[in-house]
Amino acid sequence: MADAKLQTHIRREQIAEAALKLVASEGVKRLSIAAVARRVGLVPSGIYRHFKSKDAMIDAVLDLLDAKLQDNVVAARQQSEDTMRRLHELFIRHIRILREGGQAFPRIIFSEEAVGGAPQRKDRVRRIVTGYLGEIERMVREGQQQGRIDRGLMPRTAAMLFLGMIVPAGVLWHLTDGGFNLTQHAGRAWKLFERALSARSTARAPCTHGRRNGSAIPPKGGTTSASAKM
Amino acid sequence: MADAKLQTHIRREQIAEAALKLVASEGVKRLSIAAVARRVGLVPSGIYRHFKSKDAMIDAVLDLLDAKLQDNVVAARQQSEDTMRRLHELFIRHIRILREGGQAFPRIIFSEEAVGGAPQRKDRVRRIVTGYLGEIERMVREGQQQGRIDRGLMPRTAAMLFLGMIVPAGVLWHLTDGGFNLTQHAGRAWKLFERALSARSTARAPCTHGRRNGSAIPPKGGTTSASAKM
DNA sequence: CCCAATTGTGAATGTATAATCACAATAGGA
DNA sequence: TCCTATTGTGATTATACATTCACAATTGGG
Repeated sequence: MADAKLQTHIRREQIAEAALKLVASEGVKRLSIAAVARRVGLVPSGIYRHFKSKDAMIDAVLDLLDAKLQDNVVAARQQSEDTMRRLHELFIRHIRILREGGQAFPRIIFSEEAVGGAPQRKDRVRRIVTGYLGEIERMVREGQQQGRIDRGLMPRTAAMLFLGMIVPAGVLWHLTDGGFNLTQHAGRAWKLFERALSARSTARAPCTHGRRNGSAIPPKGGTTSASAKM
Repeated sequence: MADAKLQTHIRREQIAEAALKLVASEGVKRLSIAAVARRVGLVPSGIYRHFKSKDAMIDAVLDLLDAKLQDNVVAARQQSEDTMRRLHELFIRHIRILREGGQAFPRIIFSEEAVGGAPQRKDRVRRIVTGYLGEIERMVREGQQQGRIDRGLMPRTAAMLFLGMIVPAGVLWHLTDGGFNLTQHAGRAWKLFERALSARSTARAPCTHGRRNGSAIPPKGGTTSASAKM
């Protein structure tokens, strides 16, 4: 069945890639040792020459995802010196991952295979996500120093909204089998994002006038609700 | 084992609720007939008195989720006449669902149990999501008519960003086992959302000047990237 | 060329779980 | 009260899957 006898570091890579693609196209439920083995041209038991268990294989898939995200961050930083361009580049690249890699990331994030089971697994996923968020935050902070981004907002909040442009779009794109125009939406969402982050030239929205309690949604002055007692 | 012999419409409700809670707390992978049966005090085969199959049971869970979302929409509409208040109320309520109901919704959305398997299942999920989005869009449109929300933006884009405030926050909240301050974040995210949607008092960002190709991210005038060839 | 480590194979085991079925208990109307 | 449809149970079947293991093939260094 196997084309040849390959070194284990090659097989490990092949297997992790195959598993990632399998998740992207079929979902976590179909991520079986047998299915992965078939994709790399091995017999199921052959997988165990290269991974101790299915769990260990999933760890390798997480490594792969992590690497892809970090590659994008590096590439985006090289793209430009300007913060907003960097963020935009990262955004475009993330959308591209979505198109090509399907829903692999969210599927794994929400799967019990990833966050259930082994106790340190969930923490691993958490570190990947917060690491990526941290990179976005850093870009935002740089933009604030450059005066391009409103200094009053929390970088974390902006970073979350960055993901917020991507994740629901990915969901809809997936649910509609590509019928949702991801590219068109991305352009429009980006404009909103830009506006949300933009440094105010005129003093307008009162965003930071000393609220330190940080536990409840503060009642707004004019436009919003007053029933934020959650 | 059963406390009593109950009518099937009662049991169906019990079972769907139990299944939803199970997904929320344990994830889709642990959503087994046996686990649900235990929770309602039945023996596994007893489930089949009330549902034709596990698939039919999941359909009922989707009904439940759909109903919860729609209830929130109705409640938010009753809360106020003002669009932004309504949206804020819906936002708060959605966050609350997240806190209480765990990650049931995203877990189901991304699971193969839901979107894989039966061909019409994915379509059902799609209708639930687009239906909810449609309600948000309608609110946005009302806000545009009231002059509270920028008329230049697409209601769909705004609605997607609305979900964008929620979904990634839910992910992080889940990954950190509640360590992420959902409430605090919600307050901050809302401010960004408000700003992104706000009607421009001064003519500023050129949002709608006749682009009809709708396929690529249009290169921005000043602040953003030029490499949007995706 | 030979040998030992590495890599691949096929069969087998154990477990989890969806689904079926014959039978028992119960409810509620006649 | 009796009878029939409804609801619950326990045993059973079938299937999918992860994992193990003895054995075969291959590789690469000596």
